[in-house]
Amino acid sequence: MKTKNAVSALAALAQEARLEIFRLLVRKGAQGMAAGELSNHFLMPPATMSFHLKELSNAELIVARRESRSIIYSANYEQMQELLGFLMENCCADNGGKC
Amino acid sequence: MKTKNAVSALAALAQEARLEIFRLLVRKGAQGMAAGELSNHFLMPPATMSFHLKELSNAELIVARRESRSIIYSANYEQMQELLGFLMENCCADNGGKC
DNA sequence: GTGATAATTCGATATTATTGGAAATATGAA
DNA sequence: TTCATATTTCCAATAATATCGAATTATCAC
Repeated sequence: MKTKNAVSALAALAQEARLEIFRLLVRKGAQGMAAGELSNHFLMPPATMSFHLKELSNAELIVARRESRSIIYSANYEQMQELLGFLMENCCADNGGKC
Repeated sequence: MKTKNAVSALAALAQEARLEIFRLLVRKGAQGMAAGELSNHFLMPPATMSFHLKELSNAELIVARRESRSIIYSANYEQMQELLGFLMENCCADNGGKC
């Protein structure tokens, strides 16, 4: 993962509404949730939800699939793991590995 | 960790300069680095560096200690671990633990 | 085709974050 | 106390982000 990807993923999560959306999708696992369901769940207008889902999608933290008229979003665990790894990369390397 | 703390930590890291500062401090371990050293290392005016260090400090991702005229900053690994845990909390709980 | 439903894009407004020079504060050395 | 060094705070300009109604696009059922 490159710094710019990490910044984009962190920025996507650094917003209360989006962080809660992402955490709900993390709970839901592979089944995911439709945009409209999320919009109802968080009592948020569809346009606002759509904006947030796009931010998370652009950062590749969630993925979308169409199912009939609905668009289902689910968490992308691989991207999340990469982000966590990036943040702790070379931890204490310049201090003999002592943290 | 509460959502608001997590948002504050993520926002602190969601900025290219600050992410690089944090990652350098993660490498440095407990010895840390002085504000001025960081300012030189990143070719950034002291006022700008000070602003970024304050953001990271407010999020408790780094801690400061005075050593003579210098202020030494170092990564706060406990806070980082809490953040990582928060992001993956209850992973797939609503899907029978299958990710 | 038409109508209903699901979601996104557009556009205007409001809010918040970033930058860095100049001034202020804190420490140490002579 | 005076001077030099290290860092922070103040302030104003600029840039980036969030919100959401209205218009648009996509899918399905009849």
